[in-house]
Amino acid sequence: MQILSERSKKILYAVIQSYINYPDPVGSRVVTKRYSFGLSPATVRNIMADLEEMGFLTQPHTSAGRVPTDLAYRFYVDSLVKQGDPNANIEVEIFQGLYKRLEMLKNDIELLLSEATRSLSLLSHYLGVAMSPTPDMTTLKKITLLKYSEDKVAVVLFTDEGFIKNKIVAIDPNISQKDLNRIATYLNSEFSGCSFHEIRMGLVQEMKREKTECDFLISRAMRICKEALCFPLNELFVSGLPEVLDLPDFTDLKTIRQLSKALEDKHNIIKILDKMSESEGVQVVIGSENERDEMKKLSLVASPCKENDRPIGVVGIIGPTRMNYAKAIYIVENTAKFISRLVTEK
Amino acid sequence: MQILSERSKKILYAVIQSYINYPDPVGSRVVTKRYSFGLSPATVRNIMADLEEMGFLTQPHTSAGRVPTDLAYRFYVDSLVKQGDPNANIEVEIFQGLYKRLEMLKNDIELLLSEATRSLSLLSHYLGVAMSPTPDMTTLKKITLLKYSEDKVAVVLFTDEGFIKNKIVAIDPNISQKDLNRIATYLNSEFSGCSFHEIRMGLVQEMKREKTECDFLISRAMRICKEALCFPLNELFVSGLPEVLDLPDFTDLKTIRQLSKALEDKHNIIKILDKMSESEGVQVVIGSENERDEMKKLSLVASPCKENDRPIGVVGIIGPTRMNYAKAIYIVENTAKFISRLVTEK
DNA sequence: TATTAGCACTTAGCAATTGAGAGTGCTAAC
DNA sequence: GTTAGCACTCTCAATTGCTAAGTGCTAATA
Repeated sequence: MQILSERSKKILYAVIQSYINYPDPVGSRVVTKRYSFGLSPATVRNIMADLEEMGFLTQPHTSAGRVPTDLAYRFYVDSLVKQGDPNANIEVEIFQGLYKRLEMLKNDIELLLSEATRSLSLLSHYLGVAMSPTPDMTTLKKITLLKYSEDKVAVVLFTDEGFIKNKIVAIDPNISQKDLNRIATYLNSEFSGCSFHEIRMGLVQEMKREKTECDFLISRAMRICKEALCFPLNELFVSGLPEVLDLPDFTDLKTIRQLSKALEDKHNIIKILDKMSESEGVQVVIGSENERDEMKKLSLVASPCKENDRPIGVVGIIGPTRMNYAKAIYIVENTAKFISRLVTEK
Repeated sequence: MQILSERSKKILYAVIQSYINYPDPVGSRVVTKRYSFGLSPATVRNIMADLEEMGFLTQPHTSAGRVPTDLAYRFYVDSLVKQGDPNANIEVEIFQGLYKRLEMLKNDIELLLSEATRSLSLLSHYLGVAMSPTPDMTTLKKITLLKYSEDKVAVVLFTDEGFIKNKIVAIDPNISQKDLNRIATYLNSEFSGCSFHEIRMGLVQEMKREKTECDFLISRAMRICKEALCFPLNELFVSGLPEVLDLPDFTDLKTIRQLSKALEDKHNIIKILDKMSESEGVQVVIGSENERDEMKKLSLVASPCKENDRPIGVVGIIGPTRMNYAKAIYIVENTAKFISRLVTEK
């Protein structure tokens, strides 16, 4: 499969390029016309037949041109990532205009990420997505407890990354604000600087110990802390649905329905982005590489953002498999870098 | 216009009912068949022609049946609200099943509202929406300041309604956490118990005074407070896009695009819901009564939720103008009441 | 031996035609 | 005031024929 002659490769790329720019199946004639190899349509035809046999192309019907498969896109993207993108000649002014807006929000990462999705979708004409980091990856800076009513307490978790998560937890009415302050002090001394993952682990241990030693206050502290952490508090932002519905890829009602189902299932998208954020740099998931059926006609380009080495979120683009990958990668890469730079510079 | 004979009214309602249940233009034959008045199609035809002249009905084309106008829906809805809904025979079990889920979230209003949108969309098969109250309507319980870095401070605002809003604000690096604590104490003594609106007003006054008296700390306090309040921190939740795309009203690509534009403009929806939340009970906005073009084919049914007399959010349904208003009103009313009850019972 | 020209074949997409079905408005009779 | 009857209008779906695009195969060519 990897034994593609240089010529076959060039023709494959030509087909992909053409299809990305113009959503019609690509015929042998078009290839010879638009990209001047010194070859006749007949020869190209033979090569394309070979490429089809190898699984890189398919034809929608007998007498249509051919269309790249997800395998072809993967091949193409991998080569792109290796050699960098040659034709990333996107207007720099547009970038700068949009980024200027983001710059004003640099203090508030959550807002920054949510606004970044707009820039991403405007730049790419696909869906812009962004996500705050998995709580398990973030580290606790401080915890604050405020008695809300008889039996409710607000737990506010400040992370070192700049995220603020809060949750309201039910408590024993006997606990006073003073008790809560002491509990908070205890929790801070115990857990600040720890990742949420570590805290979760620590809780399990403490709770075992607690059974024997049995300090009333500590027991309360643990219970509150556990409840506050029990939910995955990941935040996901998406925008650009109108943009994407203007694409010729989403004119079919069935496809649109699928798209809407994919977007409604935020949990799934979070899961995918989480996985992608574990690696360095821009990641690409193409169509059928996705597990869920609703995503099998969608591609995802995403990159983590970092403050120094600490993950502070993921930004990305969701679009049809017939995506301008070079452009998408370029946009995502730049946006991720820009955000990283924004939050890193003191 | 209000001088509709009892018979005309009945026929108008019959047309509306039929069209709501079955998305085809209603002809005179159908009316006589499905709803047994003692009348022949010809007579009904005459009456329907009159109703069309009065602006209650239109025909999509010469030889189709007739379709209610927004005016007709308004007429119908007004009569519904007056007399209560007669045929609200929705399975109570479904309600209870969904509501049981919500009950677990009663401590966290924000989460409660966001989950309520799922119930609303599952019950109605339209879009479920929910919104936290306008900050201006909420009252400050407490303000907390935490120094985040050299030049950033996290401002956490706890409202009496149970909402926690936070914002990160840039500050002079010279200000220490100790200073911040004093500032927070000052702000709490000054503003806790006040509505955000009052605080905003108070700030203006204080800042005038400050110019002459010039206490350094107070001046800082005011600036931080102002910046924290400068954004409208309204939260909007929407779900059910896949549900609504299964309706025959949204099979047309143009309509779907319009819908997606309407949803992308959250600001506008917030504005509409804000206005609706000012009145008591369930409100209905029908199609062309909306200002924005993207909303002119959508109807909105919404109701505020209250804890005793204090507004804690709005829940509602967005759907096509051809909406089952009786059912929608019933669902929204019950959900609003349920949530109100949940958060009110201590 | 690799490439190419030529040709028969397949298929989607478009436009025009047709007939059925549904619903209307109007008129005259009840 | 109500109704039956009828001519008229319009949509919708099916059918047909045609064109354009593209293919695979074979035989000729460099």
